[in-house]
Amino acid sequence: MSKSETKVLQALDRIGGFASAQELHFVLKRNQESIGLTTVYRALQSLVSQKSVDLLRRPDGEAIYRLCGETHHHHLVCKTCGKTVEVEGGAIEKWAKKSAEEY
Amino acid sequence: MSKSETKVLQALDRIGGFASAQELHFVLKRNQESIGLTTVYRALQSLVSQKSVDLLRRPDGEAIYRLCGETHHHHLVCKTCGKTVEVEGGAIEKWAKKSAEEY
DNA sequence: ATGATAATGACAATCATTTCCATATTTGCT
DNA sequence: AGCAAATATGGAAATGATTGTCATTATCAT
Repeated sequence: MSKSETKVLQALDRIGGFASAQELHFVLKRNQESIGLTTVYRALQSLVSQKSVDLLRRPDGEAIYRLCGETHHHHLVCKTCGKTVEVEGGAIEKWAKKSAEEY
Repeated sequence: MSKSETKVLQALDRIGGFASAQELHFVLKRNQESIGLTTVYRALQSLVSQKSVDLLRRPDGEAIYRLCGETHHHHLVCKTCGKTVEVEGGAIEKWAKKSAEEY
């Protein structure tokens, strides 16, 4: 775990939700952390491949990141109409797992 | 419905699946259709806002498009682990609708 | 045919992300 | 500690998709 990866993780933790690479870079700079944008991108790549961070996309295609693990839950998304439902509850979890196995 | 929108729709129909704007432009050019890349982008924007075409994203963030309507169905996507299940069957449709109303 | 309006397309601009490369830092070994 | 190899860093330039600009062109009602 490189120094920059640690900084990026801390920043993501402080933010608590999603953030783009550019936003993370801005936040880190503001907090006296000296870090280059290139390094932020590299750290994020690494963290994503280690599964410490999730990579999603904003509607405009920009990559956004968040810590993963604790807030793991499922969504029901219609890719055509865009409607999204956040799913909670053990019943659904089980059903999702069963479906995932089937398909 | 402009001439270019028609061409783009036909190209999407011929392709049958997903295609990026650049791919559509390439295909149209190859089929003697004279059309500019800018126009392809504009036609796609318009078609998406008319709900004639879906906009999704490749893993790398590139926008991809497909005809919508007939193949309308739902997916169960875990935004954390990325696992996706294509959902079919009336029971799920009803459940999704009910859930969508609740949340 | 004429003028208003929308459509088109070449080109430039934008913006996130990646590549390059030179420098700095860490690591492993003696 | 001290040195060399390996790795990490970051600024600048490159890349690539997408959007803005603007002059030209097609459309269409009068």
